[in-house]
Amino acid sequence: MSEKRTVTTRDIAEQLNLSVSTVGRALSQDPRISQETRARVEQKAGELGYVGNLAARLMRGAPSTVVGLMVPDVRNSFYSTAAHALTQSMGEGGYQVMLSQTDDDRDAELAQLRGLAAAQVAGVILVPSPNPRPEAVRLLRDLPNVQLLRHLDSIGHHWFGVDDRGVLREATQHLVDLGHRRIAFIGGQLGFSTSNDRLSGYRDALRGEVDESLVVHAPPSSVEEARRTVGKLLDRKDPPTALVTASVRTTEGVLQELTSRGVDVPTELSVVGFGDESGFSWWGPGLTTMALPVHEVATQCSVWLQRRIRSGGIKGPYGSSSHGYLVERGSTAAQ
Amino acid sequence: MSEKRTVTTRDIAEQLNLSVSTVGRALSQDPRISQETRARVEQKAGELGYVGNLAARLMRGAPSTVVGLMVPDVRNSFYSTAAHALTQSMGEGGYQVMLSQTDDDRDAELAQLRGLAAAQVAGVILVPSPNPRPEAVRLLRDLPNVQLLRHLDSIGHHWFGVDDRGVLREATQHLVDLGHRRIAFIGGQLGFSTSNDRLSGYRDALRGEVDESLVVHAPPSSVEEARRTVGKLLDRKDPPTALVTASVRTTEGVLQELTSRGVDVPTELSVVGFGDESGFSWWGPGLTTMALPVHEVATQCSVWLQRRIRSGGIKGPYGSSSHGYLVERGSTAAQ
DNA sequence: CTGAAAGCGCTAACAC
DNA sequence: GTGTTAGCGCTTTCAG
Repeated sequence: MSEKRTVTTRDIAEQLNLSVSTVGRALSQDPRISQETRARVEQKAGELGYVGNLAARLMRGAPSTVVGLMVPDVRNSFYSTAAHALTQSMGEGGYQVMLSQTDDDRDAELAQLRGLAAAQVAGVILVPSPNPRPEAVRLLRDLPNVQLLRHLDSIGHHWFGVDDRGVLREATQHLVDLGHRRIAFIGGQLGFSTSNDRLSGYRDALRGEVDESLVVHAPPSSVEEARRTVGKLLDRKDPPTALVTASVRTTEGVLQELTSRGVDVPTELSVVGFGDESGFSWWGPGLTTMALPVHEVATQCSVWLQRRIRSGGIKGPYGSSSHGYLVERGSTAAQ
Repeated sequence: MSEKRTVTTRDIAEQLNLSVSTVGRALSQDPRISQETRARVEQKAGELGYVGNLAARLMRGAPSTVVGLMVPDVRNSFYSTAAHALTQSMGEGGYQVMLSQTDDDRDAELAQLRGLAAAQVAGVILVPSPNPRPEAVRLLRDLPNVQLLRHLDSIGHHWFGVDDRGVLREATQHLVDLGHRRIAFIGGQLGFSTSNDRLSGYRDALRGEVDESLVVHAPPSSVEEARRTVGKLLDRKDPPTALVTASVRTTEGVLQELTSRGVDVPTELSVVGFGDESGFSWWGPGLTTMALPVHEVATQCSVWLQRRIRSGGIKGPYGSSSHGYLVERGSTAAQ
């Protein structure tokens, strides 16, 4: 860690008695430079450990090679999967990914966004918080961006996500097909575009025959709260015979509570989860759940943004919603 | 997404009939600027959506505000936890985190590192691949860096991780205390500093009474391979009565295999896992496992690097190893 | 084929 | 209190 001054084209030029411009051209494979000179320059560059200076290139108007990724919390498997796919795909396109976490807090979101804008990122992929600051929205207007999973019209109409409504329709339908009628819906925090869509899917499957007292929402990202919520539901004198969850965190909370109460699944209660964490298959009789193609969605998103950045064009609105699919394991049974 | 040219100090200056330097000073709270001018400048800046240009500042010699984080794969809960803590902690210190994934491939590692160096990052936190390219090591010599979890002397002596040896000693000791003697060790890929330490901890607890045929290693990150490996172990005519795992992925593979074989845990076999993924508590009777303070380690690491960057000093070697602790659930029983 | 010079946006000397 | 100037490292005219 000798912390030397970084080596510049000028260092190379001086040592070789050349001009900086020649060195620069040699390094950028300019055809006008003789083979020999180029070789000498490359040799010297390797020797000195020349790595270039992106900041300087940026200032010269070169396109930025970094894109921002804003997610609520990378520990959530949803977002870590997305981060993985994006970093991968972006890396293949020569981009670097700047990771920001918002915790779904609009002020944190704004602060991060300022940072990304100041860093001159080429674009931003974001999972928007429920209610972004107006300034955040303004900043996004000047940055190529795509929304991931969640979607806010105020930000734009470029979005890649899953068909949340269809996912919950399918989950609920599965229970209906098994003969269940008293099916509880445990959603995540209200206010996200996704929450509403998921609830709609649930209603779709039930065709209006919804007992509103069975529809509950757990507060944001709190496993504890999800546990309390499901507890209350089960303590009713007319408890539901089945249950669908509408977020990963909520699902985790529900599983914990059911385990600690020793509820007999699926005999006593059928359960369909949301998302497919590695642990879900181990839980009790194996959790029947809706698997979501997060990896694919993220990759599509990345590819689209790269094209968008390169073409520079303001192509019309574009969104893509991918479908989830039911993974049947042991947590559901006929009523 | 109007994609306008970004607004500069000069734009502000022109609109206000000031010089760029006045604007610059006003924006940086220079005391020499009159209240009134400052107010006008700030007003205009807000109006135009001025965000500054980090690249330009960087070129002027300002310290970089981005640090690189290099991990094998963010989907692994180990690394997503670390990424979370680091982004958080770095953010508080005003740093941004550039995320790179190496997949434990030395060439990917080198490529990413070149990118980070070119981006003039202020420092790098990395989980080194088993055998980095010499050029990668050279690049790291000129960058303030810390190693996370794994440790390679060739890179340096700044390291934050867990006491791997102690962790496996404790895991194994727990089984010994329960009366087990035929305890199998299923490690991850060899070649990592961590793998060796973990194996040493296992040997420690067994005080030399090790049946080498019970020591096996599963290839890198392959859940499938781990499954096959544990399968062979159980098919012996003198199978082990207990088993410790020495990596998160390996643990996942083992759990899957035990489930699909219907092995009766802990009656037939006692198991102690490695790491504490959310799903581990749901598995079968609940997995007894070694929990690791990854969040704390990562935070310490981040704080240390920030201090190191700011002080600029080449303080002597520094490492810190945090302790894991046993979480007793249902997967272990007396022999 | 190679060199000299200008300029990207910002800040820090150095004026006035 | 404010303006002028120079220069960070790089690319890109414009000259040889």
